[in-house]
Amino acid sequence: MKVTIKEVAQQANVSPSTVSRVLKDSHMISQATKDKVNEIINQLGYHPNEIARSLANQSSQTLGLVMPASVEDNFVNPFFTQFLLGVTQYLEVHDYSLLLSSAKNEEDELNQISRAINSKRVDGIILLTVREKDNNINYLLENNYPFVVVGTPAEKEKMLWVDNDNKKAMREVTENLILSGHKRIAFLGGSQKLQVTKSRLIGYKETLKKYGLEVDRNLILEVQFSEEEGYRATNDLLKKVKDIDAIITTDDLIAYGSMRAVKDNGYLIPQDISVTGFNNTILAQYLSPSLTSVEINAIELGCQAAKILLNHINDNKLKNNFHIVDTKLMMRDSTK
Amino acid sequence: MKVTIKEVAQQANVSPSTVSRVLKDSHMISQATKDKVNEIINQLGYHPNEIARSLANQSSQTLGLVMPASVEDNFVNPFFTQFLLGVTQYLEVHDYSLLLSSAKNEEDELNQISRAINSKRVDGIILLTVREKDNNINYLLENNYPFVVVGTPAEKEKMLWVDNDNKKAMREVTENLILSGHKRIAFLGGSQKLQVTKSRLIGYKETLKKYGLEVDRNLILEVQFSEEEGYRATNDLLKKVKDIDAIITTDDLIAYGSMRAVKDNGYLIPQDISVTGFNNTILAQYLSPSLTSVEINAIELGCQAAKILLNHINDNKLKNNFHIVDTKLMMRDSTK
DNA sequence: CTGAAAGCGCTTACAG
DNA sequence: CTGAAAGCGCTTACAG
Repeated sequence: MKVTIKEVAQQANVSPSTVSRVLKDSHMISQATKDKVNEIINQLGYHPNEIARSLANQSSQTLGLVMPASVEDNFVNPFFTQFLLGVTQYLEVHDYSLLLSSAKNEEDELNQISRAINSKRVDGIILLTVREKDNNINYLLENNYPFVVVGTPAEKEKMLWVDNDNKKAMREVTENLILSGHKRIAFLGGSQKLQVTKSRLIGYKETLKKYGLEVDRNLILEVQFSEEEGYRATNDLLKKVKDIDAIITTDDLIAYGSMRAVKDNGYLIPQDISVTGFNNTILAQYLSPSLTSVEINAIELGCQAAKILLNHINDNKLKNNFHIVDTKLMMRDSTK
Repeated sequence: MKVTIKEVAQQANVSPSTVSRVLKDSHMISQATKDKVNEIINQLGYHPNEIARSLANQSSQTLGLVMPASVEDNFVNPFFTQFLLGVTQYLEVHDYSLLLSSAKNEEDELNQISRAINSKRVDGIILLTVREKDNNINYLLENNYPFVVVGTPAEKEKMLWVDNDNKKAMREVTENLILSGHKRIAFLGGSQKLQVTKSRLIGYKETLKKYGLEVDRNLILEVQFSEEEGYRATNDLLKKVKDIDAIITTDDLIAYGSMRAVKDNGYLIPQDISVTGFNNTILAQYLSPSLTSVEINAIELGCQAAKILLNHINDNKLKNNFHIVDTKLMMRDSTK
């Protein structure tokens, strides 16, 4: 029934050591022996017990990933799934597995992480968020445990990370608007404490300057990630400032609220005011007008996160401790 | 650095066997010894190596789940994430883990499954789809390997499964429409070869009959799951049949296309024609009018799938081999 | 109530 | 090029 290395060894008239070496295609085994053993392996349908291997090798060949509590959010969702896809696809090729757990809340994440680590079930951790004062990161750093984060950490040198090219993404959006004639471009971003917002804001400002446009503080707003907030902020803005001809947002949901406010104020999209989103969610293509948005390559992010962590685990001489993934601007009808 | 059961044993002046027994809170150990050992365990920060445990116990305490190729579909996405959440939450409580992999295509799913099984990394498999002639199911059945499927299989008795109460969901939708005065209710469902469509259709027909309404074959259509198909089918329907006052669809995306067609044909929603969706995706709440839809409890499905499989693995005397999860009708503005 | 020993299924340093 | 032996870190039947 259950066939082990011993069985194979017996049938092939060699020792288990030899079978083990055949399995890893060791150069110290003759081709004849390899052939003989491999035949028996196929014949018996033998597959190594990876648990036993892990124990002997002191390596689980597995990475751990904790679903952040925020994953319940519908908009984090697609990103998350795509990211997982990227991770698992990369890992499979490199004969690694992914252990998944979920956190009930922010504090629980640390439990999950330490549980995975302490039980020796994983060789490294993939973190999906970077917080301002991040307990998870501190813990992993203190314990000198291999991990990679998604997002740009404050201390970029001290850890592995992957991120979107947020600056470039916003340069692209802004430049596009400018080149099609927009001059008074508002920016509705998230909290400016967040690295992601900072980067995007830089891209926006840089591009304005590049084209000799004024950076007007009145056009830059901090907004929560919701439709309602997008509406409210845009509504306020349009009442105060009269000559706006484009609104950049950092989320499709904000953009959606923003579009509603634009219409309610009697403007046409995109004739009077263009609006852009971010994340290229399902909403973007089905809104009317359809929403120009920035697509994040979540699969690639997942793939690169896995790659950089695996490289680190298996070499420890990391040439690159980070990787930046390009975004893609999806032009639709909400911009002229 | 790395503390093992041996270390703990030495420090506590007992044998490793005793520490092992303390760990599982065996009744054959004196309280005094337990206290002593537990103190050392805490002091040393000892955590059992789960890999070693797995090997000794011949059980990985892990379930496997393969992301189906279709998960890239934006609309499968949220379901998938929520489902994962349910699974991981249940497993955590029961000290199980989840091993995740992804399939490049339909055939690859079987590879992933057999890889997980053969390597002894998982004690059971969660399947997210049921196909008409399902290789994965056949393989698992043949090898007598524990697994659970999401969806209602053809041979309900031969395996573990969880599903939504599709019949009841459609009864609810249909009844609601009838009670608010609708008499000519169309049904746009997926392929009628699929069990899920069959169940929903039964719920629809039963309810019509219950209220003495005619089941008109002209009002029942098979549609692909896309906005375009929803539009096309509805458009055709409205040209042919003039007195329709409600359209039930089995997906929000179909519903969206349907709504567009209704409007294009000069009808008002919901005054002239009500429209309902299914899956309660993010679209439903942001369409205008907002879409009445059926919410699937994906978290609960995940939880129950994990539960039923774990019960089976640990008892083998399964009382219930399936579990049906209720859906929830979300009333919005697309129905009167 | 506790311990010594064997075993889970591998790997690998050592010896030949 | 190959094998015997020890070890990875646990568990548990057996003996006391």
